[in-house]
Amino acid sequence: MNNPLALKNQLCHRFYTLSNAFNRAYRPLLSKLDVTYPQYVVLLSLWEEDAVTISRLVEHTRVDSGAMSLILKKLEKKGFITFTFNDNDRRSRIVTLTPFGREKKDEAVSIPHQMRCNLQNITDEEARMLVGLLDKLTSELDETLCSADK
Amino acid sequence: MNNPLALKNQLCHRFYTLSNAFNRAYRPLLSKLDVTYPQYVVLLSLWEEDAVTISRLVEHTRVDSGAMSLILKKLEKKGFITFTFNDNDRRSRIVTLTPFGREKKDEAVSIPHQMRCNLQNITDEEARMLVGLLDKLTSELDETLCSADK
DNA sequence: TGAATTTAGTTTGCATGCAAATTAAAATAG
DNA sequence: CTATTTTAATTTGCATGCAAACTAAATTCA
Repeated sequence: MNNPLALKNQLCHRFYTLSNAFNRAYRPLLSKLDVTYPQYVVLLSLWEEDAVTISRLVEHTRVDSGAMSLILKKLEKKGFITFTFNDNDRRSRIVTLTPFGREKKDEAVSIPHQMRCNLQNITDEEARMLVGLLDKLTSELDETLCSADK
Repeated sequence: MNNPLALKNQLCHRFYTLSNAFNRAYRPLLSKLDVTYPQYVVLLSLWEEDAVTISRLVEHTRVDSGAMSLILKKLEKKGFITFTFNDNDRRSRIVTLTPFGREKKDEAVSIPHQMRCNLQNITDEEARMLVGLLDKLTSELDETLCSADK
């Protein structure tokens, strides 16, 4: 760690690189579904919990709310979702999967396994450890960003 | 792991989230330098190795080459770098830090430490383990993406 | 050596990520 | 109950990330 500014010593640069690499690796797997990675994340969320408000989707997926507006429009245009008025709160709208959107879940089921196959040399133990460290890092950064708001 | 499609079981979603979180966390630290994170990465590379070709910068920083064109234009406009003709190969150009660009390194030196302070609860041991796992993951994904080219 | 191919960079079009401004509706304060 | 504030979403402007098309120069090949 002689040089703290060296690229190879930047944790953040690894995340930058890896996030982009994952995005590229998912692209061919998602092309059959005709969705981008963020659109896929929104679908994953809806397949878990359907008929939710947009803010709930933003919270669960952690997709930027501004981007979410555009992403939902595209998913609507592609026939995955529809919007419903929320009578309890007329500011918000409810997002619901269409039958088509629900069916597509079957096509998506194999995607996580395919991606895992790309990472043969990573053991399950390593993956578990990684997940633990990443979640710890996330909560640390969340605190930082949250306290910076004030 | 009942539901392989659940968001909480997606390794990639953690990278998506963390990469964005790092980006947000760096923003206030980089505002004094008046650069974005990718621009900062390019500067980090040049502070290590100056007077290089653009393709060398692309290789070292892993910034997309298309994006690199725009990023370098902005760094030039801000006075950090200049371009020089490469007599050995007139297709390429050499990127060189200006005196101003070199001086800015002094201002940047404290940034890694400031960022590390945001992650108090991560031990050095955990950080080392994380780096090891991330690098392993990167080489795995690189192989995947590389072989997919063929 | 002249043609085909490869390489270094740039440009273009599309999809975010993000901050900031904006709008409409709900919640609160007084 | 009315004014202020907060909340849910959308819109806008800027900066990438990325694939694909394109240009110019260097290389390879026949």
